Amino acid sequence: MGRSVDDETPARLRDKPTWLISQVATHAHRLMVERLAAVGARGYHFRLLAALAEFGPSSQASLGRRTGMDRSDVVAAINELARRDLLQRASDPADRRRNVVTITEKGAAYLERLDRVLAGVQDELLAPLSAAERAQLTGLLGQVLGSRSGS
Amino acid sequence: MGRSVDDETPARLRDKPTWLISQVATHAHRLMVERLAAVGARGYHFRLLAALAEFGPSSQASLGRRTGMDRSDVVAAINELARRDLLQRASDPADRRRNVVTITEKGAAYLERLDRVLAGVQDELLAPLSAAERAQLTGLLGQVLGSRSGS
DNA sequence: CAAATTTCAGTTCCACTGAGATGG
DNA sequence: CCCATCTCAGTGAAACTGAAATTT
Repeated sequence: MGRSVDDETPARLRDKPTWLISQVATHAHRLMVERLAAVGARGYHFRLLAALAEFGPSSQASLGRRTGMDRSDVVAAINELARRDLLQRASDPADRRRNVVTITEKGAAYLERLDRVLAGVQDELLAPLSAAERAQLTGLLGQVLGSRSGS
Repeated sequence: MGRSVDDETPARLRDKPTWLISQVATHAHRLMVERLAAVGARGYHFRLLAALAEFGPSSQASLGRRTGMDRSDVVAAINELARRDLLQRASDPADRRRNVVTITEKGAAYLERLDRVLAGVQDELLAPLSAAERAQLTGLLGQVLGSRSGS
């Protein structure tokens, strides 16, 4: 279980916060992709279904803003979800530039399932931390992010 | 500077640590790519040069293990760096499966420059945090990672 | 006219896989 | 025979860009 002679991390990498953050993010991402793939989903699917469930029927542009997804990726992910009847897309009669995207019952049930999967991922990732430490970590990360929330 | 009505983050995303971490990592990554691109570099270049400077001439496989890079990406990045005379590649007479990769003087100077660029990125990213909070954050991230340091 | 929306095509970075050739 | 190394070709998710078509 120890490291071999030849995979020590160079100090110039190891002592940079961006390196640590990206290591943790990579680990978290790998966990998430694995667990989501096991139930046939990707991160983009969860993001879109979560936004639809919370805010109701929305345009694709609005979904992109709410989930931090690119307009282009929204199109592709919506295509995938629509093909599986997890949501419906119809053009908005009130503004014919827009599509109105609506989550289906099947989509809502799927979202609950994904949410449970992701709750498990959080626990697995943060297993080494106490509840207080988890709160501390999310607080600090929120501060780092907070400075640029309104961009 | 405020958010518009329609870009609130869904609660199911917002309250998950993996979401926060990935937001911070994305922000950090964007900063890094920007700043490195401004001096003609990528993240992989810094990783390889840092490992070569710290551990001396190495095989490509060993560089991959030390920097967490895939064997395939090591090949490509070494090609790029060799073309710019930032390192040299020669086949190892002692084990002719291996290439011995050595950093050049030009490469070492370039590494120092990249290191300064990345120090600036750390400061920019962590600007909202005090020194004590930065230490707390890296400590917590280290703990999360520490549980699985041995692959 | 300008601005917003959807879509398509293509790019970049990072992580990874499979397969072949060489050599220990 | 098995294993390690290097290389090439290609995949895939995520984030992004540019441009066209439509509509407000």
